[in-house]
Amino acid sequence: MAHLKALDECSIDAVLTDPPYSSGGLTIGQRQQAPSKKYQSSDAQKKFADFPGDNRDQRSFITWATLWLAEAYRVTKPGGVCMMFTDWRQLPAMTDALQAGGWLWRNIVVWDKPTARPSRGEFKRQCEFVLIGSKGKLTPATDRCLPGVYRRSIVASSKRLHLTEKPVPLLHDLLQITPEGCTVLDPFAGSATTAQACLETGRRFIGIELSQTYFETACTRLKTLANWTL
Amino acid sequence: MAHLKALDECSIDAVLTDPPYSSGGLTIGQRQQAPSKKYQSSDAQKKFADFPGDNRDQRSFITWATLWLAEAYRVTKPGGVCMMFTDWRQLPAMTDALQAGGWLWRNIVVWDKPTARPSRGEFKRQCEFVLIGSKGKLTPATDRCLPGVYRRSIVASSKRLHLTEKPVPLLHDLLQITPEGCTVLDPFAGSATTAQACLETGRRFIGIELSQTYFETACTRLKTLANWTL
DNA sequence: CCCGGAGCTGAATCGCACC
DNA sequence: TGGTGCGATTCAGCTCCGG
Repeated sequence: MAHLKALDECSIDAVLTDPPYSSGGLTIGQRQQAPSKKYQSSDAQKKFADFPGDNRDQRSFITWATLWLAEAYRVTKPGGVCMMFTDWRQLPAMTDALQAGGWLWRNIVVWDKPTARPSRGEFKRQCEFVLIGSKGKLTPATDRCLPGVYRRSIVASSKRLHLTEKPVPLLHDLLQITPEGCTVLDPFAGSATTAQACLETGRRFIGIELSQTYFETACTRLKTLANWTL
Repeated sequence: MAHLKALDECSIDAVLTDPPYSSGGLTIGQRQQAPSKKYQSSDAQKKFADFPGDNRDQRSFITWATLWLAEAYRVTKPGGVCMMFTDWRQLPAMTDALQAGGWLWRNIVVWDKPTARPSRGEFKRQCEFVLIGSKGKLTPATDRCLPGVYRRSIVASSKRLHLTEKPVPLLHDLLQITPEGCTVLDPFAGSATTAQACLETGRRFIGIELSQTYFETACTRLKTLANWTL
């Protein structure tokens, strides 16, 4: 949050981020577990480092989300866009936080994960959602009409650097709504997937990550990409 | 609502309905327009009769939805399921109403409409959503795992009996979560699309419709289906 | 019967003119 | 000034018709 406050007003064209969902488990006890236990089957545990900000109850979660969304709003140029991942359970809370942070809520984009885990006798929970907001009237960056549903496979567990890593092609898709050469902010940079997608599509990137472990992972990853300097 | 109150407690296995969305327009005036104006391009107007319950503001809309959802909950058997259509704009309000009505919110199923209207420089608003709730722990009706996304074309305007008619194949898909031979309630029966899907898949159907015009349309439609008596 | 191209529509949205 | 109403606009996919 301190890093976010340090950024200049209206210095960013777009926000694209995947905040902690804080949504695993119906009971307080389950939510208070560390993410690496909550989101993984038991045999896969301890593969990923824990990440901060994922054990709030829903009330303080909304307040906290509103705070960083308002800061992100402040640093974004008028007409800029905000894209934020959420799962089905937190979606209503996140639309509240998005709008409370000042953003104009415009849309829900669907990420269809074909390899989601099935559950017997129920509809699969196979989607995550991307909430779209804008700072006032959206400044169109392209003449194209973009799809509202993206079918992209999740990153294979063996290739993942972060527990909830999003596929790079999906981020490419989402960046289509931003102008080329623009500056993109990710306040929850994680293992820098958004950063990679920005660099690959000719966008500038500003990232913030609280976890020292993931910050170092991100630096390592970005150093392996060719045309990039710290 | 009176018809709903007249039904016996725990007499229904599932609720499947498409209530008025009350979501067109940002201003009071636009919301007060009749649905046939609000949701149709100007040249196509006056083809469909208007339907009631689509001009509440969001606060009274949630209250009203909670009332009928609570009644629907009352008449549903424990372990029964509720499936309710909504659009992106009303989704958070409807999850509140669903849960306030007593239901356990379980999922968001996505209806992907391939022919949604595009808009330049933006993501298409190409989905509607089906909120899934259960009365307590869900009683599984099948061993199969059902998809979480359904790509189904909208009903062609020339073949539609109702402005917001849902495709019958989509309702077939959704009914897969209910046991064969069960009784399904639709408190907003419209032109009886849900009824048709129930009869075609061997479910019993109870429908309620406020609009006399649509009630008569529904009766006509159902009479043309073979194995059915009033 | 299959194929290809023309035509049309959409649970809208935007912006401007007008009270 | 602010709220309201009307008309122009968008293109992928579906329908339909003719070859």
